Formats: sequence, C-alpha cells, structure tokens
Amino acid sequence: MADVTQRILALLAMLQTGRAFSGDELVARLDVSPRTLRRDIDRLRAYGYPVTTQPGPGGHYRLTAGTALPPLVLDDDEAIATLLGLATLSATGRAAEGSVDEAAARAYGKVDQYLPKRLRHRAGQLRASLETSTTLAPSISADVLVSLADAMQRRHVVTFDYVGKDGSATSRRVHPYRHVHHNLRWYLLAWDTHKSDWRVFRIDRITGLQTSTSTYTPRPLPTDTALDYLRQGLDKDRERVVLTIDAPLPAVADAFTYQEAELVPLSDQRTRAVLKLDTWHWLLLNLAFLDADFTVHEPSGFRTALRAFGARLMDRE
Amino acid sequence: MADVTQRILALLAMLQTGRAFSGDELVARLDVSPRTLRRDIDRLRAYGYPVTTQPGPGGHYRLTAGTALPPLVLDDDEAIATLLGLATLSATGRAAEGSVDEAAARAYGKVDQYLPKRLRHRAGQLRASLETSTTLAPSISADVLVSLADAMQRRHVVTFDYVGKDGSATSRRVHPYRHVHHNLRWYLLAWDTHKSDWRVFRIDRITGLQTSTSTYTPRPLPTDTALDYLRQGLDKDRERVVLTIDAPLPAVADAFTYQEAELVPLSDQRTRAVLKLDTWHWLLLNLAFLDADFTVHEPSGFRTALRAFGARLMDRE
DNA sequence: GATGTTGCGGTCAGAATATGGCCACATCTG
DNA sequence: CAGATGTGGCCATATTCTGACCGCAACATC
Repeated sequence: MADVTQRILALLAMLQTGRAFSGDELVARLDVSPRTLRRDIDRLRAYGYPVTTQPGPGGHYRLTAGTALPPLVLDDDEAIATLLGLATLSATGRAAEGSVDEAAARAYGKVDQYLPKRLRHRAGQLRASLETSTTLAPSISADVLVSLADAMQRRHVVTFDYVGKDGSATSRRVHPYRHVHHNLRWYLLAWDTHKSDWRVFRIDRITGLQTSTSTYTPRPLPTDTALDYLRQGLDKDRERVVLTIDAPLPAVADAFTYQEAELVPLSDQRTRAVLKLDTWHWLLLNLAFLDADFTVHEPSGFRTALRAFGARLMDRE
Repeated sequence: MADVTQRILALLAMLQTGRAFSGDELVARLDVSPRTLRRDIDRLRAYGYPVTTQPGPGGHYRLTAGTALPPLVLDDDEAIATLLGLATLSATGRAAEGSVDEAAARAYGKVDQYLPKRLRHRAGQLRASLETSTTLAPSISADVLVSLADAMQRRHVVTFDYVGKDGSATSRRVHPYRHVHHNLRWYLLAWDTHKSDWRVFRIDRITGLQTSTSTYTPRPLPTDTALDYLRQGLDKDRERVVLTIDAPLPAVADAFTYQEAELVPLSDQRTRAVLKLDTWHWLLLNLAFLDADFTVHEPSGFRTALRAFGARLMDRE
C-alpha cells in the first residue's frame, strides 16, 4: 500500500471493531510485510492506542479500548453533561495553542468514543443541534494546571514570573495549595515565600513555571476554603458605602440585584443601602438604572468623585 | 512535524470540531509550510473527508459534518479539559434534580474511568487541587435538551408551555432547529407555528415538553447560524453610538475591552468610537474608567440622558 | 521439557515519499 | 479594484519507508 496514513487508518478501522486479528491476516489485508505491520502497530501505540498482543498459537493483535470501557457507568444525563461541559469550556477563551479551551474543543469531537454505544447516537444528535457563543475570558495552559496540581500533591515549591496589572513581571517563589475557578477565571492560592504571606495569583498571568525539588511543610489554609480566601481578597480594598435612595425597597433591591447590599427601608419611598465597593465606578450602573434621587453619606471620596463625573457628563456640548 | 500520520490525525482532530480554521492558523499549529498544509488537505479529501474552503478575506478550511471518523484518542490536555469542563459546568446552576449541572457533578466524580491509566493519577491530583465557585445561572434539564435534539433530527414538531418574563405561561407549538448557548443561558431557535415566525426560547423556561409524531418540512434558517439570529434579536433594540474621546487609542481600547467597539484614531490624543448599545447606561462605566473628556455625537437621546444623569449626580448635597 | 507457532525489534541498501520555495492563478470581501 | 485568502504544478533536496534477514521472547500443546 502506497500511502502510510491511509493504511494506518485502515488498520485502525479493522482494530476498532474490537476483534482479534492475527498478524498474517492483517498482513494480507494491508498488503505489507510482517515487519512493516509490526512497525504500524508500534506507530499506533505511539499515538496512544492501546493495542495488545498475544504471541504463540492463536496469537493476535487487538485494540483494547472498546472492551476495556466499563459499560453503563455514565448514565444518559452524565454523558450529555460531559459533552456540554466540553462545548461550553471550548467556547470560553481564545483557543490559544496549548490552552484548556483549545483542548476542550478537540475533546468535544472525540468524546463519543468513550460513551456506551447506545449513547453515541444521542451525542451526535446533540452536537449537530448545538451552537455556543464565544466568551472572552483569559485562556490558561493545561500544562501549567497539571504541573501545579502535581506540585501541590508532592508539596514541591514552584517558581514563576507573574505579570501584574501594570504589565510588569515579578519573580515569585511559592508553596502552591489550591486552584480556584471563579467568574471565568482560574486562580492559584499559594504561600508566597518572599512575602511570608498568602497570595492569590491569576493563572493566565503565570509564565515560566518551574517546579523545584525542594519541598515544603503544609500549613493550615487561611480560610475554610480557598474560595473564601479569594473572596476576602476581593473585599480587602473595598470601602463601606452608605447611601440613601428616594425609592421603595423593592425597586432598590432590583437595582442592586448583583451586589451584596444591605437594604433598610426608611419609609415607603426611601431606602438606605450599605455595601462594600472598591471604587465609586461600580455605583454608576445602580444609580443610573434607578430613576431616583440619592445621597451618598460615606465615603466622602465617592461623593466627590461622583460629582466630578457628573460635571464631566454635563460639560458636553 | 516528523510524522505525517500523526499530523493528519492532529489536523482531523482540529477540523472535526466543526470550526473554521484559516490556513495560517493550521500552518502555525502543525508547524508546516502552506504548501504542505494544502497537500494534507488534499490527502484528507482523497480519504473521503469533505473539507470545504472559502478563499478571500476570512478564508478558511472547515470539515462539514456527517463523516465517520477514525477513533481518536484523547491526549493528556484533552482529558484534563474533559475534567475541567465538568467541574465548571457542575458549578453553573443550582444543581436541580434532573439538571445538566447536577449530572455534570456526578460525572465529574466518574470520568477517570475513561482515561488511560497514566492519566488517572493526574486527574486525581487535579481534582484534589480544584475549587470552583458557584455561578448563579438557570439550570436546564438534560432530558429536555436530548428530547429537543432528537426532535430536531427527526423533524418532529414539539409542544411546550413557555413561561415569559412576567411569569405567565403560554402554550407553544414549534418546529425546533437549534440549541444555542450564550452568556450562561441555553436557548432554542424554533419556528413558531402559531406566530408563523422564528422565535428564540430560553430552555430553562420550557416546561411540559411533548414531542408529537407529526413532522415538518425543514425551512432555511433565518441567518447563517442560530447564534447570529440570537444576536440579531439582542441587537434589535440597539442604537448606533458615535463618540469622540480625548484619549489615545490604546487607552480607549482598554476601556472598551468588553464591547465590540470600532475605534479610529483621530490624532495622538483623540479617538473616535462607534458601537451599538440598547441603552445609554452601558456607556457609563466606559466613560467613568476613562479619565478623559468626550463628546457623544449620536444618538442625541443618549447625550440628553447622560447630561440629565450628570445633573442628578451633581445635585447631591 | 520439547516443539511449533506466534509476536518482537535491530540492521541495511534501495526505493519511495515528503518538503519548502516559487510561481501564476482563482475566488471572495469590503 | 485591491487585498487577502485558497489552489496546484514544478523542482532539488531531505527524509522516511520497505522487505529481507536474523536472533529472540512468549505462549499453547503434546
């Protein structure tokens, strides 16, 4: 056979039936020498196909993936969920080479083969019916995730360059503890050896990751979960904002749906709101969507900034 | 790349995702010359894979559906992506019984068994290292998705009750065409037989789904993709906004990162921005984070509303 | 334990195939 | 129409593949 790739695909097609084939049979089918067949088998193994053999009388080659799969382990819903998880993950990011979303896109097209036969038809139907919109979020490297997970389990210290918000990179040497996924971003909770304190890093900003051989003694996590710590970190730079709004509580609650604000009715038409914000900017949408007068009691810096922005808005024309 | 077959399998894995790839992208990914890529594409076509192309701007290669593919093995990254897809999907929703996210959570604990032995250790490591935060989004039923997909393939008419924004339910009889995932929500694009027009439904608001035995004759989709139709629906109420900002283009691009704005530099310190918004409120954050003067040329309604809001901000105290 | 039948992997000379660069051309979009 | 994409022929060179040969390993049967 003149074309290697075609022959490999033909060999795969035969083996994927799950049947056992003797070397002689495959040699005849593929029209190659026994030695070449053995090379082809080696090649498939190198690609990750688990071809098993038995020498001696009745010897044969067989592709074990089909028979090794546990049947009925994933129920229908779980199989569908696997597919959907990959579909949505593959649409979250920019498909950068080596990224998790890129790998998800590839797996999305392959995962059928790991499903029981009766579910494959359904998976095909679902795939044909489905479209996902791209969500712009930072891509992360699968390699980095896996390396960090390994370092965590073995308690290995890692070093990396970390690109901050201003674009400058600093070298870090840390004890990694947890990965956290929050709001489409992946974070690493780690103990920073230079700062002698806990730090949270965005994984998409980590470059040049190196795992060292030195190990660290685990210390208790700063909070019950890494997610709690991440949330605390987000709260650290927030100020307590107190404002009064000339609107009834339900209307205010609606405007503050996406923020954890404490709301107290002062009257039928007036509500007091207390919340934490790191910057006055985030108040704008709440106040804009509320067609009501309001007073910012504190902090005074917010009040000043809002007034300055108001002046900017009015200076047009 | 040293091994042709492996490269062909990699090319197949990329193309089978159904996505369009430009020649440059495939060249970069496969690390071959453009000429070699074209030969590879020819090779795939010779094997019977229907690769379609489009020359000219936005030109690309795409594998059209419907072809039986050789069994493709999940590589390391893809296996990790499968796990991560399930982790993030299981955290998206309220884990209602019968929902996709609940099924994802169950599958998350089982998927190791589909991985080659060498990857199981890694999957366990990664799982142990990972936390995901719950994203509040509507849960959808896996059964509904699957039933709809089946109805789409067989061209069966379906009926269901649809709960609108005001909480009232209406009966619908539709020809289903596509599922769309957009901004954490799942939608159904269908032809509404009562309205004799296309409609988009949120799947979490569908109850009492019944598939009937009557079939429908397919009609052309209203747009190239269902996603385009969904976006058009979202765009319908959007106005073209034109503004000039006294800031350099990079600063403006940064402020408008999350919006599809067309930016044109008018000078070193002045930039023109054109974008579509359904309401002026969404301009506030862009303008607030940009510490620069600006002029809203159109629409005049936005200009008036922004000035009124500015007055509101200044009337405090 | 001996025998026969299978699969295994290294080596070699010659044959076959693949590659990138170059080019003129076709097709599509704005 | 200009620019950006895909197309396919040609060529010299580099790379890979092949069958034959060989000694060996693993298995089932007698």
